[in-house]
Amino acid sequence: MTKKDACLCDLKARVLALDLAPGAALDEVSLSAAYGLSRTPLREVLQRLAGEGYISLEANRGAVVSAMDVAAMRQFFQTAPIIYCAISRLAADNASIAQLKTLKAAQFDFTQAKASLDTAAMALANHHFHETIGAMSGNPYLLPAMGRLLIDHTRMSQRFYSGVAPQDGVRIVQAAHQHDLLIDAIERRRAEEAVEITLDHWALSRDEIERYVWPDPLPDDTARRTTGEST
Amino acid sequence: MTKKDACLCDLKARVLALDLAPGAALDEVSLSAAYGLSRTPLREVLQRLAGEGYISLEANRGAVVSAMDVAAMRQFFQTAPIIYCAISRLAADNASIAQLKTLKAAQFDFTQAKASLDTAAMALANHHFHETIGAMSGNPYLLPAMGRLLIDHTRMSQRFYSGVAPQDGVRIVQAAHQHDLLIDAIERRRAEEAVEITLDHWALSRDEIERYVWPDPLPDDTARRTTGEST
DNA sequence: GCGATCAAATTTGTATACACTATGAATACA
DNA sequence: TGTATTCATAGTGTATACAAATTTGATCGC
Repeated sequence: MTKKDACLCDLKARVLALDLAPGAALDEVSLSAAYGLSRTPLREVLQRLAGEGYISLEANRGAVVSAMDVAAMRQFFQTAPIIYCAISRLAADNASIAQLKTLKAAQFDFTQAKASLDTAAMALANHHFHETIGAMSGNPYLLPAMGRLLIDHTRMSQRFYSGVAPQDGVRIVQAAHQHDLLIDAIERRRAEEAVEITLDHWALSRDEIERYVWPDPLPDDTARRTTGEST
Repeated sequence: MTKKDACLCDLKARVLALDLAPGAALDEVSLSAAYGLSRTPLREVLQRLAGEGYISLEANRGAVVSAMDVAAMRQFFQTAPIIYCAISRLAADNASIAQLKTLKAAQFDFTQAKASLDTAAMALANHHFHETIGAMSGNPYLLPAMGRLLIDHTRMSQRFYSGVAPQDGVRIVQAAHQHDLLIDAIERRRAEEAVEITLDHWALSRDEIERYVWPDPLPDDTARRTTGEST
């Protein structure tokens, strides 16, 4: 039981950390050996991972880590702000005291990871933070959408957290501050405030991801030529 | 393989038809015997059903059909129109020719079921129709939300389809007509039109459900008394 | 009579052995 | 030389036997 849960958590973490790359095939026998389980419970772990969107199973063809193609990314940018805002609004309405404690703990873990420069732990703690807000919403319909968005969000942000650009440090501090504001808004049950902070948080995150996908161009001599033509 | 899929489909249908009531416990040995499978593949079917939200699994305690409590219903009414509209808009943008064919086939099945007065088949055909629109959206994030909404929607509508009130017949014809309009809008790639039709379709369906939940009161003598007091 | 504790039975979880399917390489034929 | 067919192998799917846990019922004590 506990061993199975550990396997589940570890596989999730490895998918989120891109340690298991999108599209990578998962072999049942080697995984079951690695986690000290027999194939039967391992297969149940895989079924569950598939149910939550971490991997996908094809009949007689085994499991592969969920892909992140360009088409899905377009949908991601369209969908994420809608769901995130709806979730934050509901979280402010419905959060329980116990959940607030969990959220603060997640935020503490995040700052700890930030301090120790453990980028993988940061991404995971951030994931857990937002997952907790999802749980606070108490909306069983939006939760799976949130979960799937978060999987891809965490995977896309992975490079950002491990980024070495000087401005990234500032941006991470900014993100952590937004987390604090969000905790506060939820605690005071200010739904609209929570939505505003969520939109800011999304804008920051989106910029980070876009900067990774379309990075600043290398010094480009063709730019000079184009300018010359227009003058 | 095929036997397993049949088991999966049948269990889904039985959950949607309320043949397996919300909260009902599912016994592995009797189910595996009933479907001619051994326990191992049956458990995988259950895992998958749990992943899609039809049932929920608790460790060492077996499977139960997903509950439909009042709290979830409130969330349902809040969430459904948002997701349905978003899905319809995307479906109009992204639907493929093959999917349109599937959609028309689903609508044909719906009208067939309507003609033959097979209420369970109607509910199921309606479910499949909207599931297909979900597939058309091509949005892997919204799809699981849509799926969970549809499960509860179909279960709540079950009484409506089997309803004997004279006005229900008219309403079913109205719903079928809205389906036709929606097919047409998607085929012509009119996203905003599809959203409008979806809102109408939702309004109709919501009224039906509400009429079931808060039916017309029985002849009530206390009303007379209350009126008397106020005059 | 009521509650608690322990044991038996039922049900879920796990391991292993076997069957089936898919992939790839080698060989035969055109 | 190119292509198709066949066979070997690796890996997934299924069945059954066994282990662990939960529930139920009965007996004992209060």
